[in-house]
Amino acid sequence: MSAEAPVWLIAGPTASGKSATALNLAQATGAEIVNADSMQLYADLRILTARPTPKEEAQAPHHLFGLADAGDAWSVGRWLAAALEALTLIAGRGRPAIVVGGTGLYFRALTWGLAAMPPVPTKVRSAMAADYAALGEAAFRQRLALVDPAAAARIAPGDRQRLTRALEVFEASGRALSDWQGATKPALPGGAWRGVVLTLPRAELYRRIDARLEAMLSAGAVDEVQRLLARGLDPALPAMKALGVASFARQLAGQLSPGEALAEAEAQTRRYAKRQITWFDRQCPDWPRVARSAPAAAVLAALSGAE
RNA sequence: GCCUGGGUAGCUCAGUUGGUAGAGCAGCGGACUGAAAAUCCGCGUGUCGGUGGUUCGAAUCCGCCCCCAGGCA
Repeated sequence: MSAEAPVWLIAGPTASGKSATALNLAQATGAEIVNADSMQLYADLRILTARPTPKEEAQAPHHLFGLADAGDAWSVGRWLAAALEALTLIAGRGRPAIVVGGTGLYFRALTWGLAAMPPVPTKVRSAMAADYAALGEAAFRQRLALVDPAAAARIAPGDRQRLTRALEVFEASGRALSDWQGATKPALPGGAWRGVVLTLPRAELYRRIDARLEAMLSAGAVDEVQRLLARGLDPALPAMKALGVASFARQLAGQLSPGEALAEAEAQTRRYAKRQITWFDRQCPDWPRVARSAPAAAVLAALSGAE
């Protein structure tokens, strides 16, 4: 991509002010915004996922926000393909692109690449889930070790999701997950992008999380969850895993008081923010740090700095 | 004022016949290649209300004081 059409990445924990920062920068530079948040992809939970409002979306072109149905399971791979398509479109207009979100894995896929492996059929996936349930972790891991010893050795104890995923890939493709991953190529060419991470003191972040959840409740977050539940979707779908859905669902079922549900959602959001901070600290140590409330000019300066 | 029950980690609590304390939740640190707001791994962070005493040794026994809850006045 040319210097005239830069790609800027804005990462940071939830409630760190990413959307506002991106919008300010977009307005200052004529950039278009691309979503890198796994939950803001879905249309059903605008309030609970803190998706930009229609009014905000009208202030700059937005891509990949609320375009997916909660009944549809997206993945990193699907997001990456859609994001690259959007970036190509934006570059074609000669405008800067701002990829903004809190999903570290999406940024990793964009900058480091994603192994180019075929999709795993649902049938294979459910078969592996059943096998794991029947065999138990130890026996399942031994079975995985026969075809992908590296994965069997690397995956942490209790990590059922990664263990089943590894065997799914082998069953579906006849090739070990570790082999596929070893052949990963970057999605965006190195040097074609610049990223920043928004930071703020932990205590302030937690206060913002609590305040935002209160605001979500006032905006009708519980009703939103009720509408989602009314669709009777598979609880294993990604959208059903959005923070707060389970807590407010239990409130609606009378299993938790509103206060308990709120406290639970707050705690889960804090833990999530903690995991995000760890990810960006460890995975993106070279990205400049920018204060939460930094003006667009300061963000732009950080994004334009020499390597 | 008197009686009783309590004061132990940020919170709720446990703590055997005295041997400087441990659970859950919260918190903190970490991993992360197609579910990633997912899925996991690791870590007790402490004037045991205060003070004086008994004892080799006190969260634990005794005295006094402070605070909280309930009861009696």
